[in-house]
Amino acid sequence: MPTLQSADRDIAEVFKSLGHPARVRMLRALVDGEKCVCDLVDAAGLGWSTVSRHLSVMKAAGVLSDEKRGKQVIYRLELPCVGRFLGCLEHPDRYPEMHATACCEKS
Amino acid sequence: MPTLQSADRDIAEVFKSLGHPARVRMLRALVDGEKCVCDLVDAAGLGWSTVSRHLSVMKAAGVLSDEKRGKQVIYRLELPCVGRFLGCLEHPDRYPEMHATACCEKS
DNA sequence: TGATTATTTCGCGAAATTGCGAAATTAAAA
DNA sequence: TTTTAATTTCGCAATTTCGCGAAATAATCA
Repeated sequence: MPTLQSADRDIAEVFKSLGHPARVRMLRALVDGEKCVCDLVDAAGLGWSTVSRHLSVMKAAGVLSDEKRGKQVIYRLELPCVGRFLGCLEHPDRYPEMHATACCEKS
Repeated sequence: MPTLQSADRDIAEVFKSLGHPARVRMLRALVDGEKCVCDLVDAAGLGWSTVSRHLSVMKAAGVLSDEKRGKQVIYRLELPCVGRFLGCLEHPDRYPEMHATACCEKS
C-alpha cells in the first residue's frame, strides 16, 4: 500500500512525464491508436535517442506501455483518461460550457 | 490564433505546472474550494516563497486564478477538469472499469 | 554467419527547476 | 503614521532535464 506521499509522487510523475511539447505531440498521435517508435519520431520532430527517452519516461510513469513486435517496438496509451483530458484541454474555446462542467466525459 | 506548435507548448505548460508532488497536494486542497496562500503552505509543507512560486507557475499555465481579498490572496482552480482528472488518477484501483472507460465523467 | 534495420543506452554540455532566506510590497490595524 | 501580517520577488547553489551523436542491443534478412 503506497503512502500518501508516495501517491503524490506517483501522480506528479504522470503530469511531469507529459509536460513537454514533444510528448504532447506523441500523446496526440497515440490517442488514435498504438504506434511504433518510428511514427513517434515523426510526430515529435526530434532525434531517435531523444524520443526513446521521452517514451521511457512516459512508460515509467504508467502512461504508456510497450510491446516488442518483430523488429519494432509498439507503444500504446495505457491511461485512456489521459486522452480525454488532453481533448478537454485542447478545446476550451470550442466547448466552453463543457469545459467548465464535464469536459472529460466520453463523447 | 495560436499556432499548432504554441498550442502544444501551452498544453505542455499545464501538465508541467502540475508535475510536482507539492503542487499535487495544493491541487488536492483546491479541488475542495478556494484557499488562501497560508492554507496552501500547510498543504505543500514548504516555505512561503517556494509555495508562492509554485502557485505563480500554475497560474501562468492557466490552471489557477487568484484574487486579492483584504490582506490575503485567494487561489482558485480555474480548470475543473483538472480536478476530475486528478480524481481519476487517484482511484485506478477502486474503479478499474471506470478508469478504463469513463473515469473523468462527473460523479 | 554477416549485414541491415529498429531501438535503447551512454556521456556530454547547456538550460531549466527547486528550495531557501533575505529583502521588497501591500493592505489592514494600532 | 508606525507597526504588523500576508505574500511576492530576488539571488544563489544544488539538482534535474534536454537534445545530440556515438556506441551498444536485438531481431530479421541475405
